[in-house]
Amino acid sequence: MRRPRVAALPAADLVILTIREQRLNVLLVKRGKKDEPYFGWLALPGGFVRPGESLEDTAKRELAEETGLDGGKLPLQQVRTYSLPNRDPRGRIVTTAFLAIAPNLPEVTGGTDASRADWIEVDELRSTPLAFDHNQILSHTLEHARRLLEYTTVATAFCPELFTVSELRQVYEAVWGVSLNPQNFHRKVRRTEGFVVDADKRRTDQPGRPAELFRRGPARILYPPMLRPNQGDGSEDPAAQT
Amino acid sequence: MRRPRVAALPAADLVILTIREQRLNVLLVKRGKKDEPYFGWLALPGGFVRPGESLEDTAKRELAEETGLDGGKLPLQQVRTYSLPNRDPRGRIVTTAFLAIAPNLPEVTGGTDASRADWIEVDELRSTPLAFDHNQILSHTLEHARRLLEYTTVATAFCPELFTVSELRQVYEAVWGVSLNPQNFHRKVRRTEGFVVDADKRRTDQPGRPAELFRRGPARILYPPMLRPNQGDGSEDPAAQT
DNA sequence: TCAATAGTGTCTGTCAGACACTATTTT
DNA sequence: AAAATAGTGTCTGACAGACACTATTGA
Repeated sequence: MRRPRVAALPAADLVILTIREQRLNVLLVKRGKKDEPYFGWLALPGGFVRPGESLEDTAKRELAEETGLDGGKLPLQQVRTYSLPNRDPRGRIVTTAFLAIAPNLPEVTGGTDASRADWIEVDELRSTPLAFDHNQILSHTLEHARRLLEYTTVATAFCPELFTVSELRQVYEAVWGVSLNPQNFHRKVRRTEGFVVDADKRRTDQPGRPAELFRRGPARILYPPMLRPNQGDGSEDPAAQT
Repeated sequence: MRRPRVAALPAADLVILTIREQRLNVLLVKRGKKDEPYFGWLALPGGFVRPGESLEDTAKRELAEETGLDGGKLPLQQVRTYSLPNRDPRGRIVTTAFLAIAPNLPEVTGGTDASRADWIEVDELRSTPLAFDHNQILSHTLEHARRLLEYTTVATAFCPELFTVSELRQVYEAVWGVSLNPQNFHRKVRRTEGFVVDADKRRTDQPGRPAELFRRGPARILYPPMLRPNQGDGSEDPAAQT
């Protein structure tokens, strides 16, 4: 009985998100001449698995190469694997998408090998075609990130070490694309044990009453979760596999 | 500049869950002689990707081979990809886990090619070693399924076409491993629009007042979600990548 | 003093937990 | 009638939405 198999090159693609100017940004690279096909297109950073590496290793290495960030410290989450036979014209390449959440970095762009890396506002990309199936990967991963903000505390990973409740709220507003009531958000965050820890300092570089500064707390799961408004009528499943 | 790459065989493994006797069961196969390594061990059903197939195609094909179910009709969800270089002694095999949720099937076991397929109670497997990294795959996928029951209506996929609220509750109780208050569950289910649709029939094969029968409704997302009791202190992240 | 931002108090509506109660069947 | 299961009503507490109110800074 024949059992045909097929070999593939495993790869990891990264969706690295951050907040800049209160908007959600994603790190994209412009593909160079040596990157045929899709020369000149925008693409997610990523690369092939090397001998001895797991996909997670590859993702960490690419993250370090692109941003200088230590993948061991940032939340780096596997999201989904893309395997359509014709998704890459170079051949059979099966890629796994990883979500990385980064604070606003002082100087990120210009990684070691990508021809150019730049933060792009996610909202600007709704009608911009990306290389390969990266539009789909980005869209799935964004939905994954939105879901994560509901029941985990990863939103704090978008913030610097010390942050205000306002800044944390702006993370939620940017990722979810909604406005949240500042007072209710404040109450929710401070009443959820372990979400944030008072750093006993204040931010004084703004007009208005100085805001207290916090560090991320020990909790990783939010229970009860943050309620994301505006869920539609529930007849669509964002996790559908079609 | 050297860019070493590595080729791998992509594979799909299936975690097929059902409820039997009010307990959560998973379909496992016993590995035969031709299945070295791990001869005689229990393993998740699965197989290699064939030319022209995506991982989803492979999962659907394996599901049909193992259970005779049409993968296009059952919810079949990608969960996570496992890629440690030494996870399979035969070589570099990268496998993607899929979750399938099945109603209690009349005659499931004895697929076409697996030497033997059998439903096993998940609780019995806590101290049973499975082949490869399948214990880990099973544990991740179970947590994924538990999470799905919170915010989607997939629990109805465990039920036959017509089912009672009691049966639906027993799905939640079996998957979550908790007891739920029957009255409150009943109210929650019936008040959530589109979760279930009254079939205008009754179940009469039991002592006690006959229960109304329902079909699954059009909703796919539960908003607000079902609250899973007993979440612990929230300091652990079930989605952690370590 | 005013604008601006941070943070608190409080009312209300929704919903989950608890549980008493009613309803409808078999034995 | 008793046992068994299904389903409803209702009280209570937790919490989200809304928003008035206080607090603390710079201009």
